[in-house]
Amino acid sequence: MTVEQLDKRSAILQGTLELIAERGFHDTPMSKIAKKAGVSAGIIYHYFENKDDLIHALYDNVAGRFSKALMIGNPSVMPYPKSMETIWMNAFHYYVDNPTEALFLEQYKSSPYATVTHINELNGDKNFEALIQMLQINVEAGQIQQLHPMVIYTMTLGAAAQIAKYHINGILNMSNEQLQQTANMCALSIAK
Amino acid sequence: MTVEQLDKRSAILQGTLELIAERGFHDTPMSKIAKKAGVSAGIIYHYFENKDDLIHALYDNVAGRFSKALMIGNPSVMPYPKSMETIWMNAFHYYVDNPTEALFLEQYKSSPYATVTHINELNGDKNFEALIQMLQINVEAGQIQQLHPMVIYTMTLGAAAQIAKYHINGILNMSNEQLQQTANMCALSIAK
DNA sequence: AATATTTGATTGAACGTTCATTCAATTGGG
DNA sequence: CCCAATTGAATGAACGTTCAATCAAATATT
Repeated sequence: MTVEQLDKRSAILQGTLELIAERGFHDTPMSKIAKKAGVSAGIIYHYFENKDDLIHALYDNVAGRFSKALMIGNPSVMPYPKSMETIWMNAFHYYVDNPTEALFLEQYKSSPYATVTHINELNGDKNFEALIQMLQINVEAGQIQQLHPMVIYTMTLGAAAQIAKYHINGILNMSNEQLQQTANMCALSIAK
Repeated sequence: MTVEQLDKRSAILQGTLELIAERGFHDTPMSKIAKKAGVSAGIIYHYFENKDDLIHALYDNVAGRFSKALMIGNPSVMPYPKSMETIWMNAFHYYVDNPTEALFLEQYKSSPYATVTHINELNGDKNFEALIQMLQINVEAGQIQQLHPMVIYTMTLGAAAQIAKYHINGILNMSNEQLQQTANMCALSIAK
């Protein structure tokens, strides 16, 4: 694939992302995607099988960038709870710094697009796997309670994502200190 | 409004609820709503101004039932953390026992339908107000940390909702004991 | 009591528009 | 000159909404 092709494909993904974040799944037609991306309507079907395929590809794309952002600063080597606080902050900042991605991810995950099988494909994501592995090591080392990874995820990064969304919407405006305190609370809430 | 009318209005709301839970906002046309509800297409516009009005009315309806369910067992009079554990369990069970409502609420809240102004209208809900008031009293009594109500909500009931969704999808299957433990963890995570 | 009138609920066909998708025609780099 | 990339008009289905016509029940008139 040439650079121009990647650019065009990316432009389509980006246009879809922005429209869904702004208007939702129910109001994001292919015609508007084409206009937003600055391409013709037909070319979308050169890069994607159909609309569903495009949306699933967009999710994989954004979720990959998010999981990569989680591991910034190499939290794997930090002691607990510093490791979790770092990941918590990474999640929060990714959402606040990328509100379009944040709104899309949340909509996707709570919609019927996110079938159980498709979500589980993320288990192939290497950054997500690194996170799960880190949690498992902390559980075995007795620093985290024996809990299902999804419960751990919910009580920590799920909360970070939700609070970030309130920030984006202007409902909440926490200082750095308050954020650090909340990250610490979430990290400690699952500690032994 | 006669009983038959209320029945018809309710049937429309129920049909919309089920379709959105099953197929999402992007795949819930008025024609299918009418078929599901067993009414003609035209009559929907007798009870609701348009599709958006119908969806907002549905949210108010379901959110009202959810907030009512939260206060089952009169947790307001319980000592902390028992009160929060009770509300946590109420939230969890409402979602698990009403998966259709759960899927709809989550989709709505992360979609552009949920404008900040419309969500805030829930502050008129008397059960939701009772919950906020209870939290405030606990904060003033020094049992809960000084946190924004939305942060408290996220770390407790937000987690309950998310974990319930994993249950509905079969990703998670926690015992009653594990649930009680998790409810306790959430309640203590915001305690002083 | 019988009949006429009014009312509002309800229907479903019809409207104009927009949708996702296709494809014949065009373009431009190798 | 070729072939893949790209265009945008065309397609038929589906969309949200409207509305003239029907219906049943309540109310008024005789």
